[in-house]
Amino acid sequence: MTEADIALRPPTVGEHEAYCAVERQLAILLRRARTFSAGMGRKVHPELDPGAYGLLVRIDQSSPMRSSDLAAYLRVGRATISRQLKVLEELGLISRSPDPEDGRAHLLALTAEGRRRLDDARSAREGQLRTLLAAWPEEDVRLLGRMLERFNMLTEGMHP
Amino acid sequence: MTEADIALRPPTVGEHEAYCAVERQLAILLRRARTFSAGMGRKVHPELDPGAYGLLVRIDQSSPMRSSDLAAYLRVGRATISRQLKVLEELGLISRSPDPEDGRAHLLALTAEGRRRLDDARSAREGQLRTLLAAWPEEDVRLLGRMLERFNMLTEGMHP
DNA sequence: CCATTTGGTTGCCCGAAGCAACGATCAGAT
DNA sequence: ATCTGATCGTTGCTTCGGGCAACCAAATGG
Repeated sequence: MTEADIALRPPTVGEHEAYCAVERQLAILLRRARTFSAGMGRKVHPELDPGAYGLLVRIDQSSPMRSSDLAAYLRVGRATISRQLKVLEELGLISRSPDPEDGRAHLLALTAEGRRRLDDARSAREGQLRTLLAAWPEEDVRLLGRMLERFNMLTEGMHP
Repeated sequence: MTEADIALRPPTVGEHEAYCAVERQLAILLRRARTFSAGMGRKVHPELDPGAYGLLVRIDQSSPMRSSDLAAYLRVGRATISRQLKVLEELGLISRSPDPEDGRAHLLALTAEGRRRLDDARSAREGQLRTLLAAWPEEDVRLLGRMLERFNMLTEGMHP
């Protein structure tokens, strides 16, 4: 039975409850997403706007990369990425050098300053997360991380 | 040791990795949140804008309620809620009746049409989720739901 | 009876994202 | 070798969600 078939087969009662719970909790989380990530970002570095953080993380772990790869990874248009990268370059956090193998593309990389700011932001966010998750045993924190990672992987192969 | 103390105590290497993983995956999910929830919402009911769904869910499970409660629950200002509720009322999905116990407040409730649309949207979203999670055993789906619920509960007690 | 607080609405602004159009470049077919 | 189509990135325009501040109406407390 293929995955598509599984999706078409009518759900059992237990499955229905399980999916419904995920759907409900995901709706809450995504609805609060703006406020939440704004709150994480604002306290960290005022000049580093909340959205920029996600870009720096990805550039850090996959540089050198092109901006269209970044757009695909974050599921947003190239226009959005282009504008945000311009700001980051003006702040001196990233560098855009022409791709030697493709005259159209630019290669992105963190500058030394960019890496420093990213590390600062990351540890500050980790601190906020530690405060939030203070009551959880380490094993549960690890489990949450794994489940989120698995879920995020599911949305990897989507191209709008 | 209080929770605040735990948050202040320097993390062990294992804790650091665990928090770092959550932080990274959460950043990805929140960065994709707009596109993702837009994708969930667009296919469901074109006239029912993505943001409205979260409101209807909450009104459904806690009606009758006041709009400021809704704002607090979703961590957004009363202004935002007010505007979105106006649209929902014009579409005939909710009713705003004056609170008999407080002349300033309005009580929110789903209309019959609102409930019908909500059920449609919910089952459509559940279907999309089933497609996405088709490869997961039911037990993992259930676990994801529980972990998200626990995480969301942590952010309950926050009022900006 | 007046002052302060609270619930809700509206005006104005901002940031993020999509769409469309454009210039530049690459790649494949003739 | 050139022409055609596809791709990379940028910019202008628009939309939408949300915050802030001002405001009104109603409640609460002295």
